[in-house]
Amino acid sequence: MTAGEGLRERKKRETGMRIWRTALDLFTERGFDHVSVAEIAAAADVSKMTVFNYFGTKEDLVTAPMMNHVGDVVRAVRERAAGESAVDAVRRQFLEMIEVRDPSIGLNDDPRSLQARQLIQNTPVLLQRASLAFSQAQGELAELLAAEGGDPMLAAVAAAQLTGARNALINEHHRRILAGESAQGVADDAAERTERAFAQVENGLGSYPGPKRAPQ
Amino acid sequence: MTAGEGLRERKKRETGMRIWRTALDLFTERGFDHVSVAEIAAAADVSKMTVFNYFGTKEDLVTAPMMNHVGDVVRAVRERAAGESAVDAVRRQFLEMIEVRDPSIGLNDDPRSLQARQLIQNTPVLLQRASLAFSQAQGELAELLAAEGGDPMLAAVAAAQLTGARNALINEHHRRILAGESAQGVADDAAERTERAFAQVENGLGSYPGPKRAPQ
DNA sequence: GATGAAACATTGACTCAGTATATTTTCTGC
DNA sequence: GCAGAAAATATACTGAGTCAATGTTTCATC
Repeated sequence: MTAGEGLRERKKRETGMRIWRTALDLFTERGFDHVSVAEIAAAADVSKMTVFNYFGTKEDLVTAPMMNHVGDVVRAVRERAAGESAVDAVRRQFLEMIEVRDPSIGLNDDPRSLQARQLIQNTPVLLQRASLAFSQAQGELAELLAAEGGDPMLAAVAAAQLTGARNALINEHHRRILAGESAQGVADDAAERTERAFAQVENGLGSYPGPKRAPQ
Repeated sequence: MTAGEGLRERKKRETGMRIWRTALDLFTERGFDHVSVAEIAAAADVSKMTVFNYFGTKEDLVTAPMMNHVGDVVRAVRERAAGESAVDAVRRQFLEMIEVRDPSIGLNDDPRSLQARQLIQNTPVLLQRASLAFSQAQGELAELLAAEGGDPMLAAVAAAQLTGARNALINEHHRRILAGESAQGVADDAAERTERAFAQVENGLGSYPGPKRAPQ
């Protein structure tokens, strides 16, 4: 092994980066559906096959970053302390991520991230892809909880409750940042929101939503 | 309008049925990915275009029946009595569906349904499609709850909790029936399972899953 | 440095899902 | 029967993703 990283690896990262940036710019300019992979390849100065080598599908060009974090929730639960509850583990990890403004929970507003989010919101097939990431995380968590010895069916319910709260929070971040708020502003009251969301999971829905306000 | 149904409508239903059955048989025989739409069309004695007229996509050939029920949960909540909680509404509807052995919650074991389920379990792209149906139902429910006046973010969490419990129950039905149990057997203790699942949503996860049993 | 082997990129041809258009068949109401 | 509507078809196309064969780089070893 050579020192550092190796020229090969560096070039590979650079090519991947170039393809990704090129694609995001073209998508933003003309919309996801109106850009073909062949065009992206040409603009990034590689062959079409190379694009598929780096990103398995056209959708991955936009959603790859978020797919790298599907394992985060399950990791929080797997690595929790002996006496910690599942809710505590997921909530604690999420609060820590807020502290460090983790981009994977939506707490950043750099232009490239905004591009990607806008794109996802405006493109049905990308929204589907995002919901796939959610259900994958949920499935992994359900498996882990079931493996810890509980009823697998209740484990699946628990996984839905936990990932549901987490995803709702992330979506709220995305929504507000796309509405124009600064990442700082969204992060400021994120902890408070987090407590409310997980409290609803920890203490139950009870008679939610209380007396109906708008029957229609 | 002629009496009854009209020859045109009947033929249309029959053609759709024939395409659907043909597709399911071919898929079961050789796997979803190894049957082309052109083959299905030929086997059903129609043109490829006709297949896409009846079923928008190849996936719909398998998942269309389940997509007709994405609105069920949101309907339960929308049409609930004035004082009823959301949990009560969803649980009550589900218990009623158990009573009548509703196929849409997995309580049937006729061969064609088994085929479809097996196919979905064995085909990643169809699993994705199923998870899409889930997230669609969840999104609609979140919207309704938010429209009733609560905090939209908490409404999204509540929707995840409710649909999570419901989906876990349906998956359990599917799992057991695919494992060879009779629909009757699965239905027999379905009500009890339903109570446990929704209790976990109504009363909260608390310190779930209690002391860790299998740390690894 | 030179060299051989693996890894990677490229090319071009291919399959198949899905769309568009124009045409023909098939049913319905009169 | 016949006019008009609705559905089915043939045909041709776009674009995603795959495959096989062939270059081209990179690196490890001599």
